[in-house]
Amino acid sequence: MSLRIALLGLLTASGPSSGYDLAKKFETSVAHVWQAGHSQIYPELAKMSADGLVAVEAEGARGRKIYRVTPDGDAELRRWLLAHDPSTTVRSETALQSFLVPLLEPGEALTVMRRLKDRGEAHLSELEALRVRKDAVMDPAHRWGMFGAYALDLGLRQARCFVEWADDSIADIERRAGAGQGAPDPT
Amino acid sequence: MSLRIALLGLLTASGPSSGYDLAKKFETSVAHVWQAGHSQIYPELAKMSADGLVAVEAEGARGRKIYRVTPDGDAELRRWLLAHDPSTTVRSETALQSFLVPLLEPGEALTVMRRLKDRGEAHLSELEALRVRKDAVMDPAHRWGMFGAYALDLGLRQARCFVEWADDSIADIERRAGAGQGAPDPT
DNA sequence: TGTGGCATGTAATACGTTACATGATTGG
DNA sequence: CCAATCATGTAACGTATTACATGCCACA
Repeated sequence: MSLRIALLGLLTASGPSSGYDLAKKFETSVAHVWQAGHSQIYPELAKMSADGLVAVEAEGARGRKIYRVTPDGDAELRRWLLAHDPSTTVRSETALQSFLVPLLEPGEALTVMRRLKDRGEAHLSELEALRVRKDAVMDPAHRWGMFGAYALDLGLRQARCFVEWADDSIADIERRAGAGQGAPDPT
Repeated sequence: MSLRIALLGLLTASGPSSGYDLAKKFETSVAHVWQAGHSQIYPELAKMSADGLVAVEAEGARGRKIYRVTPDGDAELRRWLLAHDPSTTVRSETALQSFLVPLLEPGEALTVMRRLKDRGEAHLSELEALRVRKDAVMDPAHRWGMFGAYALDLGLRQARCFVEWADDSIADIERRAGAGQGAPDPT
């Protein structure tokens, strides 16, 4: 379901596009929110076309098909945004590692936590680069100037907050390890 | 893969348990990090047993099977924690809604954002309740006293940060809507 | 003319969700 | 003895990942 919605959203914001274009936009804009590769996108567009949510507007060179959103598609998108209660299921390998890290010895735990912090910092830089690019490209005259902007802001805040957490956790593990070595269990 | 790891982690921390026990623990402890129902857990335990990562220690009343982690399982868990670079794929309906929300009229956008904020606050309360319960139960004498604690801390921070973001975004949408009405497009 | 990037798709496999199905045991 | 909950599983379906496969077109 959500893949459809993401595609309808991109098509609405960018105007008529081919599957290839949409796959690109997935990589460069929605990626921090939802992921999908071309092998998922092409069949989904075909199904959406069968369901009347999108339509082939034109067929360009090398079999390129240009899709546009139909009124039904627009209604579906709005309905989902307004009425669908987003599922709360989370599945994050990063969070799972952080969950399990106390099973390791302090030294090993530090290795893992530092790697998590590095990944977090890398992720933060990516989002910051994205923001800069977006600021440069963003057209306030365009009807959907804020498209993706709130989500990007959320991503940036969470990424900063992740790095802070990693720092504090590393400090905590170091403190406990030090206490454990210096004075054995001062309970 | 990650499901195996989560199961190995829970088995390590809680000692020998049945599939049923593990399913419960999934709900009450790992849930904010990884989700799985019993229909996924039972077959996975069977496969893990075939692969030698866990072993049936005893068979109790009503066909209850008690699994424990084997040395191979322990090695697998450690290897994953130390060497596996966590995948960065995200798939969050909440974030997708926040991404697409600028496609709506300001009024509709506010409805959606306020719902997102409500969900965020609810999630925050759940995690806070979990922390209280955990603080009450946590046994510092136990070998893995911090099991799950770093992840919970991360969850709490991100949840707070989410609510802040929702507040700021709501304010931003209100501001833009007000500006749009009061003085039509002051560019 | 051939290499690289554009552009589209399918197939096999893995992972997840929902629904179905069954039987044992405990407590009222 | 009946209901609730313990406890285990399977089947059908939907979604996601990886790999395979093909052809067009521009440019060197």
